[in-house]
Amino acid sequence: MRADAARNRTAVLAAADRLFDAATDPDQVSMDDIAAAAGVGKGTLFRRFGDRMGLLRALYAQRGDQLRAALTAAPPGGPPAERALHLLREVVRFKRDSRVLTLALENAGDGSPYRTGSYEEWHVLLVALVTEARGPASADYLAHALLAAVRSDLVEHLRDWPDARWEAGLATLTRAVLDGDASPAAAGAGGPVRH
Amino acid sequence: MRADAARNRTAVLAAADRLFDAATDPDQVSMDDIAAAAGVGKGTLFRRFGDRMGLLRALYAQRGDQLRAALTAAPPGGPPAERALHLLREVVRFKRDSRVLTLALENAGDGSPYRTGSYEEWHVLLVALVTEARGPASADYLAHALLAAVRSDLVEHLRDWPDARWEAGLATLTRAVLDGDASPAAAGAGGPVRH
DNA sequence: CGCGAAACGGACCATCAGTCCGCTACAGTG
DNA sequence: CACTGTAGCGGACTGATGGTCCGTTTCGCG
Repeated sequence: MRADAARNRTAVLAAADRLFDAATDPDQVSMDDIAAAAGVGKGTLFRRFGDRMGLLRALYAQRGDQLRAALTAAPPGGPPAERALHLLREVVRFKRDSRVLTLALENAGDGSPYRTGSYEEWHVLLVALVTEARGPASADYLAHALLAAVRSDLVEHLRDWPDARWEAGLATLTRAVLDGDASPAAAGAGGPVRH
Repeated sequence: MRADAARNRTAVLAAADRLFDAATDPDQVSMDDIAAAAGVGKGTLFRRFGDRMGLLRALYAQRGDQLRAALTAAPPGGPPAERALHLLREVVRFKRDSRVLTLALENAGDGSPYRTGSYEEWHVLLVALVTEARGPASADYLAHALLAAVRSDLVEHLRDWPDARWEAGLATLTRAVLDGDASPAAAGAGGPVRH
């Protein structure tokens, strides 16, 4: 890749990141805005990223690395329910941090949430955990359901909830689904969501 | 309401319904298309419904009546898990029948799914059932999670699943969440989804 | 029948994703 | 360093679409 191209790519991603963070709604940020903020022409932007979705995906890829790091850094271990809970917890945290970006990605109209980001990856992981915990029956659907419970617009809808409430909800749900544990507070290794 | 106004309103709703059913993607159907198909001017359409969302909501209100009928017709009864399962089952059936419309409604970009349709209503109902089954702790979140598990785009994503697979998934999830029942097939009163 | 108001319709506007093409400047070569 | 082919640039342009405006039509009441 030519030097100016690389420089522009970086500038665009930085500008977009900034604009999306500042916005309260994904489509407050137009492609023209991004081009202008990055100090490049619109053509540059589209040649590099193909279309709006492409740009969003590139942005996501960057930020997603942080998430992937957080997920693999603290090595899972422990019973499957705790590992699943850990995953969901990090996903929620990520989506709270990248509000507008994840909203944009999950609402793009086509079958976005499922073709985008690392949905497939997480789903596979959760299917394995569910299977380990309670057998293969409906594991596929249960994994989808768990991921649906951390959909970005639900996170957004409940944005006023304090960490503790999220933690309680996630823990209760995860343990119920994986362990069949109906007790509200199966005082696991969880504790309040770390922040 | 003046006679011509009423007539046009009906025509618009009918045309829109037809177009959305025929489409495979919500935004294949433009407001101009609807106006043209209904044989009215665009102004009429916007004066009556305010904006695109308003029209969608009106459409939904019509179809939603069928769903509400189905839900109140077969009086619940039985343990809370079975009642919740019944609700979710009907919601899925509804969303499969009204694919494009519900997709449009739940993806409108603002906090749609939650301000739209009868989400609030269903949520309240589910909170009550969850509370009855396992107490109030996190009942709020669990109800959201159950509704997230029947999100229209998930239904769309899994559109190839046969009824039986959906039924198994819903039953397993619902019973796990409400009863803390980890056994895959708690052979309840459920049976395959009726069609 | 006559009239005021409600309703109509389609031209019009603003916005935005995405395209096009003449111009620029990077980087390899002699 | 000068030369040159080409990757890359940028911003004017297009097409589509949601939404507005206002002159004209139609309803329905007295």
